[in-house]
Amino acid sequence: MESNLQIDSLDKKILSMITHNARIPFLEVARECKVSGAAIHQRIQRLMNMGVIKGSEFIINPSKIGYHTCAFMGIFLKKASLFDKVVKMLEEIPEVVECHYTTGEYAMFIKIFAKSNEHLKRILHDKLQNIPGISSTETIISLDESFKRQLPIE
Amino acid sequence: MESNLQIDSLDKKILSMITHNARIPFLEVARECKVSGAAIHQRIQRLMNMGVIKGSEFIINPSKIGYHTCAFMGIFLKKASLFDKVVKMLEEIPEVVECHYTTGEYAMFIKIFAKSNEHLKRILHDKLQNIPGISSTETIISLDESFKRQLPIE
DNA sequence: AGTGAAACAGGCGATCG
DNA sequence: CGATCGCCTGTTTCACT
Repeated sequence: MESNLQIDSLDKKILSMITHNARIPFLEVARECKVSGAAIHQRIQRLMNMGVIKGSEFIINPSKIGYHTCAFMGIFLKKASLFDKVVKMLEEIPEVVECHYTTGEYAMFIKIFAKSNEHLKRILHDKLQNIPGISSTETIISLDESFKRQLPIE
Repeated sequence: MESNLQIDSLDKKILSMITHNARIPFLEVARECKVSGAAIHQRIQRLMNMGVIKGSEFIINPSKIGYHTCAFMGIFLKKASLFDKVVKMLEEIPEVVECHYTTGEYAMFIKIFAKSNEHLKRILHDKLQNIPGISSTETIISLDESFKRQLPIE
């Protein structure tokens, strides 16, 4: 979708340092890259303006805040044109953390967290299956997230 | 897996502020929560020690760094006991960003980024299908990530 | 656990090459 | 674009509660 021609090797080095620790002092990045802190500051500002950096976040362990069930769900739609409306409805369900428009087995694909399997069942019955436009769903329960990481920079 | 009894409402307020902006000054969080900066500092330290906070990261837009294809893949194994070895092999493939042990259609489920559909095909043929233990795979290509977000805190 | 002060360090804008 | 400078703000520790 977008070019990456404006990203040079200094940008990549900065990105690879800050993607794994958002609280790292920019001066530390600067020392490692052998430039001034102000240069890092400007570069990161530029990367944000370009949309390369979308933001920053602390990573929470879902099970430690009570979410013990993780699942993926494939969704079949009655009509493909209902996609936008279904996305809006899914956005209203806070447990749905990721939503994709897909080809392959399903029309849509989502990732969802729930407090328990029982809770997941309730979300499925009470919320998902009441969304007009969804004809059926298939659930894949994750018994264990073996790893989760960021895309490496170059 | 874990209880969340040790997390009180101040912790939740802190978490909800820092999950959406990892660079927010702790003093700003402190003012909002009407406690001292040192208290926030201690709380966050404690949440890290408890494993509630797993780290922090800048969020990169994959397409802006040249990764234009996103896919999910269901994996069938020859034997369930090969799971651990397959995870190790998948970890060697940097484009694989998420790996789950699942029930349902598949034995395993992964999320993967590639530079293009052609690149995805190469990863699939040259790397994934050469992993001993994998009997077959099914690919779900994401044409669009409609949204991606964090689990809300309470 | 939380506070406030103090010492230290980093963020970030202005200005100059 | 990057460097230097400088002020302002935030971070972190510590003694006290």
